Amino acid sequence: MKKGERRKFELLQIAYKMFLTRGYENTSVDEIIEAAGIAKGTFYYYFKSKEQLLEEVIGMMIEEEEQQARLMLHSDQPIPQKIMAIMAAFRPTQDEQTIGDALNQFENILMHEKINRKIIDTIIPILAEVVEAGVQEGIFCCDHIPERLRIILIVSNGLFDEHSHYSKDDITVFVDLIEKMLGAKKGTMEFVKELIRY
Amino acid sequence: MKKGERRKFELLQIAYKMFLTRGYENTSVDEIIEAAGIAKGTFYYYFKSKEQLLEEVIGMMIEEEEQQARLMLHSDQPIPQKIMAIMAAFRPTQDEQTIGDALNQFENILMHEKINRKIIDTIIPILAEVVEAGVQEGIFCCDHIPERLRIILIVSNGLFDEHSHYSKDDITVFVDLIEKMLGAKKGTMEFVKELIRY
DNA sequence: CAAGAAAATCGACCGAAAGTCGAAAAAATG
DNA sequence: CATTTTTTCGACTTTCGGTCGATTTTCTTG
Repeated sequence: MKKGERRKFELLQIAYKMFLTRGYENTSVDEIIEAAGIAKGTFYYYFKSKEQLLEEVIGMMIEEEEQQARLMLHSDQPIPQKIMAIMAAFRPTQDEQTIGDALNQFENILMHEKINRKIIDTIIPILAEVVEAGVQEGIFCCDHIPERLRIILIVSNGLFDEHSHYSKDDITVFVDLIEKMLGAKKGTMEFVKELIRY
Repeated sequence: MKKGERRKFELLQIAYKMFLTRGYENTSVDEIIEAAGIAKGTFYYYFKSKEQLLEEVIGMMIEEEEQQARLMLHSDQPIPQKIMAIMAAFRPTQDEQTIGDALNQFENILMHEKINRKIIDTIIPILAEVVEAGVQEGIFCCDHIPERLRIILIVSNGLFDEHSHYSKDDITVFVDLIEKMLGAKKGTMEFVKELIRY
């Protein structure tokens, strides 16, 4: 009862690393069990399929990031900066993708898409709180906050996903999008341009 | 020299239908060759891989849709309607997806993503012409037209993709997005709400 | 038209990968 | 200690994309 939990966690860790560096499609169950030093049957004792493993890996991943993001709710940054900080908390850190994603462009789409969707659903309620506060303060002016956030996040993922080269103009328009969608004064989000390297 | 062309076209047609109804991942090469009544080797004489077949199927598909879309450039509709008509030309028609996509939600992601990206790249220059004209006429007011269009299209795909349930509010905000991004007067795109069933 | 070249077709075979299963070992239980 | 439950094992199966050398069909041309 205790040992099983540990084993499963260990498998999640190993898979997490391998999925991130080599991609989901390019990592076979055989490789995972070899890395873990266990037999095929043991793996399928803990996960009913490779895809369920992916699901759980993503769940674990996002849970961590969500905690990071929620910490920022109570930081003392200005609201616009807070929003971007929360969004950044859900972006893979530098070292986590370097080698992997560059190569695994299209093979990793399933994983990417699953992550993106889950991130969006997780992050919206958090950001909504902040935007709500921004509306109170008069920085923003808008209704339908969750729907507006969803749009911003979809664009953020679609535009700045790896293996997608974006230009300075893309960033300019992205900033404009945020301001317009949230009803902020022009320039409110200007600082974002410094955040994104292109 | 002639026969080969016909065979290849026939394979493209068969694959097109099967990919659409059963999904790319759920259609095996064996099933395709069985439907076509040919041997494995013959298939690989025409396509170097299953993925290349997909690529060509998508290419064929979008080429047709592009022609449809370009026809509308010279129609006499008002500019806002023209924009939506062009966008609609690139959406799968009703009967093409019914059964298939409902089931193949996640398995078809690769195909979907490839289609979406190709559609966006194909459609932007066409729409840009129309928006440009709209700016001349004073209906719209914006710079960076291609970048703005890309954002609108990313949202359109991300929001209204199959297996994604959207609400009335989503549509409201989507309309607002288009108006704001293109610098149109409020209400210019109101008619879109009647176009999208939710 | 005959004969050789080129194009098209065939299908057995291969290797990789996900997933199954019954049996055995290890751990918990009482 | 006996028995029940949990965990582990690994050979085996199936599916699938892809290869390859042999064979047939079609085209070319002297």
